[in-house]
Amino acid sequence: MTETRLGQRKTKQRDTILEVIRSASGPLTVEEIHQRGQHDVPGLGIATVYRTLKLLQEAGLIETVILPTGETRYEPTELGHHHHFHCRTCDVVFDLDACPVEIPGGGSYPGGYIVEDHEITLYGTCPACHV
Amino acid sequence: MTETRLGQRKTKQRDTILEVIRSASGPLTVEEIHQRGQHDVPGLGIATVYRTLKLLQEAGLIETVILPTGETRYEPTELGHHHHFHCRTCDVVFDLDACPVEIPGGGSYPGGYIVEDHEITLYGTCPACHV
DNA sequence: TGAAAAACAATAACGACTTATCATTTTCCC
DNA sequence: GGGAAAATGATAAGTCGTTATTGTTTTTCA
Repeated sequence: MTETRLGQRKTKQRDTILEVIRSASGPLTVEEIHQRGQHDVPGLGIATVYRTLKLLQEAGLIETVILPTGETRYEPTELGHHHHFHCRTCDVVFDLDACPVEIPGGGSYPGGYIVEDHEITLYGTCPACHV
Repeated sequence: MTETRLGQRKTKQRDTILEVIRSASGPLTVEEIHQRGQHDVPGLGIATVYRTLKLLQEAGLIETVILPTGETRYEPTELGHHHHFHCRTCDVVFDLDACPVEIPGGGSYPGGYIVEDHEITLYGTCPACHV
């Protein structure tokens, strides 16, 4: 269990925000984090969410994901290489484990492009949204 | 050749902006479009660029791409299914033809996700940047 | 427990990007 | 070619996500 002490003091707000992000099934928006955090910390302020996200990023515990829609979301760094599935029906974003890409890291691509990394978002319907 | 008449009148600015986007080797930022357009139309205003981008989108001639960096870029709709390569050295974004994804459209994914579409960005070094 | 410092909530301010305004220029159709 | 309407360029204003400010509350440690 990683030490949650980010600044000098341990607070319910910070513990809660990190836990919200870690227990999610996909990357969350600031708004989602704010709302879910309020279950544990009623009155949680939006500024605290932003402050804590910044601290968590500086501590290397979370990272930013920007989806092709332009939405900024946050996810735990502890997840390894993975991609995202965006359900067009419910708009929820899920983590996926399997990687559908054929190119290995370090591979090269027609035209002479040397590929070091890749980022993928899949779109469609999630299990809960199709009958 | 598609009719460039977007509003009621044909102008050098609009022709130029569309041509800049069509002749690019990858999606361009507003700034890039503005700068390249000024080769043909000195004094081209940034407001005109934004106005024209909106018209071109409404006309279905171009579309917006938001990269994982959060950068908004524009590319011609006439390009079919393709992906992007972002060179980490020169920061230029290129179109790629080959699609490295194994999942066919309409395929399904472990966990019950029905995949309709996907978006990919590759990162690495472009031909011009490696020795 | 009590005091100093850190963190908080509320909200004003900021910054980057985009859109609106308006006087001037350009297009286009008679 | 000339005039009405559209488009332009300059820039002010608006938007929206994020950060800074400030007075209050909470944490921590003697």
